[in-house]
Amino acid sequence: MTNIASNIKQLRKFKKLSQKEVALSIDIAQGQYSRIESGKVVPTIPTLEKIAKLFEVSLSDLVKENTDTENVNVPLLEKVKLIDQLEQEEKSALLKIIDIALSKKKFKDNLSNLLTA
Amino acid sequence: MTNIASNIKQLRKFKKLSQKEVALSIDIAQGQYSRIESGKVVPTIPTLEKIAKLFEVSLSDLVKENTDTENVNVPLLEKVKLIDQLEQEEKSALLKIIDIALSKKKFKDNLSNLLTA
DNA sequence: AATAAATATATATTTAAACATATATTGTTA
DNA sequence: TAACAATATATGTTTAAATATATATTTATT
Repeated sequence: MTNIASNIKQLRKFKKLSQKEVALSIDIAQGQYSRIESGKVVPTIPTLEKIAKLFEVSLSDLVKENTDTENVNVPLLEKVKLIDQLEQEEKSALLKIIDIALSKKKFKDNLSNLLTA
Repeated sequence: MTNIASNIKQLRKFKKLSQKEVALSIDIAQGQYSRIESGKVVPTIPTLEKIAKLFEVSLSDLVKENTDTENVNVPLLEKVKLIDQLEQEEKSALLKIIDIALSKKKFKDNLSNLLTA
């Protein structure tokens, strides 16, 4: 599940705007915006794009889930981040190897799930 | 404008799946999937979420502007979490390979620094 | 070239967000 | 507490994606 609703609510509060103001400037009804923000409806992508533009963020920011940085191996994260700066060829080779290792793990996990089920 | 269409097309190709296979497993009609992938229609978020799940990426990855394929495979943070859960042997092998690539990069960087200094 | 597989297009129906408008509820402050 | 602003809810209509199904067209494969 995504938290589009809470994302845009946070942003709106941060920008100190009322629902009416937001609704007006993206040209939807206040009532409709209320339903979006309270998760009663899932907005369409065009609507989300208008909101993103108004709030000066990317669409992908709006649909992001609050990735918890807690509980993550930070040194490892830093290392993996560095991969991003490698030459394209090396980068994709590395990522491929990583993916192979991970999918092998996934396969194992699935298998043991099946066996214990 | 987002490039949802090209993002999912790239991912599908990368995973070597046909439209029919994708459509079937996310429970939409092949024809509809075709229209999404060719940008004829803008998919709803629930539909995009199903696609994201199948391709093992986040929704936000699908609506991103750039997306160089392999990289998107699993969001970085997830990747790190998963690597951390690998068997010790696989994990350290992976880390060794990463280190080799990174130290090669570091060497190159240092060299070019020396040359331009 | 012929057959099959993959992709694109077509049409009628269904579904849910968006729209328009109004009103009810909650929150704030004079 | 009265008055006002902000948010939530309600209802009928409109719009476009999704569905179901069928068929056409493009792209491989034998």
